[in-house]
Amino acid sequence: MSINYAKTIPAVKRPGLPQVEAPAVSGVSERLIRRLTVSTSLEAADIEAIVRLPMIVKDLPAQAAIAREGEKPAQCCLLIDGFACRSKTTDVGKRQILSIHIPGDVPDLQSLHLHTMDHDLTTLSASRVGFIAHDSLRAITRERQLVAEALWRETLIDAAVFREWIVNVGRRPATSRMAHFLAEIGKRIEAVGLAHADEYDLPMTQIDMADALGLSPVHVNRVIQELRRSGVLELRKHAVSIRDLPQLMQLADFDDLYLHQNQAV
Amino acid sequence: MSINYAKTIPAVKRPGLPQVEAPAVSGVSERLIRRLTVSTSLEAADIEAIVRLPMIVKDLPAQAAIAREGEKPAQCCLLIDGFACRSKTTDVGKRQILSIHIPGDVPDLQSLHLHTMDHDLTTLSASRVGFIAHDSLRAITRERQLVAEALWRETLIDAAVFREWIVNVGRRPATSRMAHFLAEIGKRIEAVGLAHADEYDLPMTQIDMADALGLSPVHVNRVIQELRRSGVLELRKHAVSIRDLPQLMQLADFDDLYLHQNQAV
DNA sequence: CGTCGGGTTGAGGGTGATCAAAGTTTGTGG
DNA sequence: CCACAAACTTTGATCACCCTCAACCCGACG
Repeated sequence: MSINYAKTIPAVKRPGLPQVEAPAVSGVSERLIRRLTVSTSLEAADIEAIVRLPMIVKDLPAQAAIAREGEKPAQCCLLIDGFACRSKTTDVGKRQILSIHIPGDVPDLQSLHLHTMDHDLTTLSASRVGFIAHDSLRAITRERQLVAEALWRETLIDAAVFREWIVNVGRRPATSRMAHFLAEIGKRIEAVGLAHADEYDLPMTQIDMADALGLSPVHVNRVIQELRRSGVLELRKHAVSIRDLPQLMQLADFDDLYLHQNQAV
Repeated sequence: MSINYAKTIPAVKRPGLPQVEAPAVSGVSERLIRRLTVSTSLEAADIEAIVRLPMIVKDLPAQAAIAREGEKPAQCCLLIDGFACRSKTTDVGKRQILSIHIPGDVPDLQSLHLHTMDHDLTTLSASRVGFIAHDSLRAITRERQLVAEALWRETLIDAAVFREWIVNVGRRPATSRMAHFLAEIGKRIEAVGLAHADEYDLPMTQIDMADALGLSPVHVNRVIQELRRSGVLELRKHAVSIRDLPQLMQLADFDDLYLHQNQAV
């Protein structure tokens, strides 16, 4: 598991599908700015302040712990390339994955105001991450109102995704659960311009997916086969190919409202 | 269902158990201030600003919709007395309760920056709620840094509770799930000084609990009976009495870290 | 070439769902 | 204040979805 999957995805351009227009900013902050400006219109000074944020970039292997439950981190982590996930483990050793994170996410932004980690944060693939000190972040939120609100909103979207995840795990049958999961990741990957919703790489094993969906690995395998047989999707290695997106969406009972990607007003 | 359960709970004082010291503030804002000062130390000017927040107080019956999925509310709602819950319903009509809210909560605080409701917010019991316009809230967050951070933190704790809820629904067996649910509500009720963690009123039917736990009502009933038989708790009408708190906690695999009630530093 | 992690397949079992109906409260209207 | 209706709880029976266990396969990699 030493390949950085995210890096191998080209910034595909295909006609007829939504393309995200990146602001005129380069460097590692680009992903963060692109993300924040999706929902909030920042001023030039805001963007400059973000670019000036001191950041330590590191390359991590797959399955690396970025933060562990009980720790009190002094920085947040911007996922620049690669995938990560948050998880908790019960006393009987069952793991539950809480969320999947893609480039542009700040998966531990909550640690800015919640000082003790209540879950683990781990890379799924080899990843490039940028660490930003809490002090710097707190400073920017105090000086730049719009940045503060944009970051706050990011944590709120985070929570909205958790809510839908609860519904998925609590009330949908296995096949629908898997469909919803794949639809969500696709939608989010497309929103940041990484790939298309119906064709993307997902560096997770079936065991990981089981932990994300609250299922057993064996059953995940059977669900995938069923989806393959019915022509809804391919899912080999770590490549997801949705063959029948409408049917997937219907199976999934998917409504992207909860992702709050179209923040009108 | 016209009885306001919350109102019937006296501010019990029992020796040997933690008591929350309320700040010297009265009126409907008291609950909010008490809540915010649990985790953040606010300045006098902050508290004054909160007290001065224009608020429209309303009494609602049980099962009243405060906000519905798809709506774009222009205010947030402070729960002054009574219980509420947030929920989503799948296309096949299965309801999943996402969270339970008690006096002092602002269950739709996320609407301040996420303009469209992605779920429903409903009263569980007859309740008194205070509506605060988004404009007023936005103004206070721009003028009072500490208030902004305290409110942001509240939404982060909200998310932390969602995360644990995912674990509960995704990875714990039914009995453990119920135990965890009752432990959490107890802990939170105790934290705001409403009642004790082992003796409180919970205005939910077994059907509601089933929707909260991702179980069927029939199975919820059987789980409750099992917990009764084993002497862990009583649960009659809407009164929860934990008889063996340690055993409940162990059954629940409960660790209150995720509630972030002891915000050291 | 052997090991290891992950995917696949089969068999059997259990937790919890569904269906149905009978009790029991609760609430309402006469 | 009683009577009735509605909502909730309880019980029983049956069923299915999904879990567990176990074995085997496959490709990657040392």
